[in-house]
Amino acid sequence: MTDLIARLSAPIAGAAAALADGVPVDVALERPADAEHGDYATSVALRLAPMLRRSPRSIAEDIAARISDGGDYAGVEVAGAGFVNLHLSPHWYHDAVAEAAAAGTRYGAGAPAARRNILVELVSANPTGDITVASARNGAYGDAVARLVAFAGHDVVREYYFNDQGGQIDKFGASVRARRRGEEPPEGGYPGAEPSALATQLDVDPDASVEEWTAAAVPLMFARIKASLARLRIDVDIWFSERELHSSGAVDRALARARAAGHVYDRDGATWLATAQFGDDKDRVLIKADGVPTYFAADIAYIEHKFARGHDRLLYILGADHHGYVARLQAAAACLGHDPAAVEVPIYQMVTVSGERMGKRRGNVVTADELIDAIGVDAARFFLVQRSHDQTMDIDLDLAVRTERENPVYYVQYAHARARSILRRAAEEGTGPTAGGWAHAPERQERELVKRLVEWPQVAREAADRRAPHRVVAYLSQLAADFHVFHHDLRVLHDDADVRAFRLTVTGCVGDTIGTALDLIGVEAPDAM
RNA sequence: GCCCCCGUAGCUCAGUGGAUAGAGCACAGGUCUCCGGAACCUGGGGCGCAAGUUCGAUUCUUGCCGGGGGCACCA
Repeated sequence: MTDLIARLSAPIAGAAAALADGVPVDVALERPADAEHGDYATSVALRLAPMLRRSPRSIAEDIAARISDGGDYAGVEVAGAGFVNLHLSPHWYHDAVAEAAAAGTRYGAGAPAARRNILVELVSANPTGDITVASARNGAYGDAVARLVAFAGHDVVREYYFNDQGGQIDKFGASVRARRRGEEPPEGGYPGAEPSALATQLDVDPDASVEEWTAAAVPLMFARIKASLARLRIDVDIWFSERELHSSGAVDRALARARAAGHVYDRDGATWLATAQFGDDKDRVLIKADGVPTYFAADIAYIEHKFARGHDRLLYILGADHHGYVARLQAAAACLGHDPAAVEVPIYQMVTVSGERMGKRRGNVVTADELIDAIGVDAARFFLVQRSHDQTMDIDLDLAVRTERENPVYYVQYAHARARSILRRAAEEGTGPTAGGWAHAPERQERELVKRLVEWPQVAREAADRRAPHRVVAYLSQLAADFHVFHHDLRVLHDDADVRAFRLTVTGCVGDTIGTALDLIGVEAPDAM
């Protein structure tokens, strides 16, 4: 695929390099806020000035004079402190549209030189309750990141790690049994709605042991969790049990490996991993003095297991309350002889409910299902990733329901439906998008829209690289807005066949790109609303 | 005390070195003979404070102020 931006910057880079005695110069093109400043502009002359010890203005003029016109430029001018402003010819716009049209729904997809095998661990909530909106944020964010890196050309697996044995799980089983007996959950148990719901569905003797109740309750709880994730359109590839790490001997093997590397020692009756030398705050206990392995022991076994499966990049999607784990996970990887940078932990900030921290004890837990019931899956997924993961998020269900129609997801979906509608109508009249060969000189609204389309490959790439799906959301809003203006001001189904063909092709590209981008955040792109 | 995130318009937020800082909501007022009005247009208003780096800082560095989250031989 030709990069239409690179095609514009290459001649400038060539001219700049010639002035700089052959030193390669990185030319970044930006879209000026002011239309008077051209279609694209570059400040390369300003950045070159200190090195060349000349005024930016004269450098810009030299660059402008040396650019060989390949037919893309309708005008090159020097302005301001030394900006080089480019005005583009219809030729460039035609090629840009032809490029996007040829790629279709694969427009913006990547083919990286270094293809990675990425494991995205997401949600990983233990089966002691329904998926909350906090876990929904984890899942929506993690799944969007997974889709983005896959679109960028990498291999990706989504994995859910859980612990289905131990004290917490037993308390859950005991809570279910208590509900069945018409009693209150035990101290430290689970007072929420889930144990009651499960109690009525299970055919287990009320006098049976807690172990029996737990064994029966956990699969049912998982069924609820899987159903919620399915509603959220999150496809988990692998469900990984912590218990398996212990029973398979993986914990012992990982410990032995770290010990062989000289990073394990005994102190105060416990077994420690020397993580502090690799950036952790302090060393961590693997085997407690009572002989029981810690959760962290399973963690290092799990890291080893993931690498052993061939993944070269491990993503842990964790909430801000787990940020303290980052250093120890990376240090653990180092202790096992792996590159700590291969362990990557994108942290999303906390989710509050009507301004308050969510908690079972507070009794203000909002589940993913409640959110979906209130506003629908599309609005929910859009909402959960529209803000940066570095931003805290508040959920107010009443407000969400009241303002449901204002969710920007509909603005974007409407643009998609509108584009499809126009294409349907054109098809009925026997016309449609074409591959190229247009003569039409695009109007301002068309140029803005095409330039927006040209941004998409870079937006998709950066969103994937930075694990930042909210950039896709921001882009979608802009693309939809540009398309609505284009549609409002200009007639797509124009009488002139050439104009019509060009605009229909652009409309097709917009529809495909909106569809692709929405899919990356797990939102459907309807043909009609 | 140490670590992470945030502070941009009345509200919720985009914007990781460029020219006059954007969007949605809210508020005020406009646009329909026409491809989908869930649309479009106009208006008011903003980078927490202070130094530093730079030709240029909302963006990078440091300090301070304010808010949130962490600092287990818990899971």
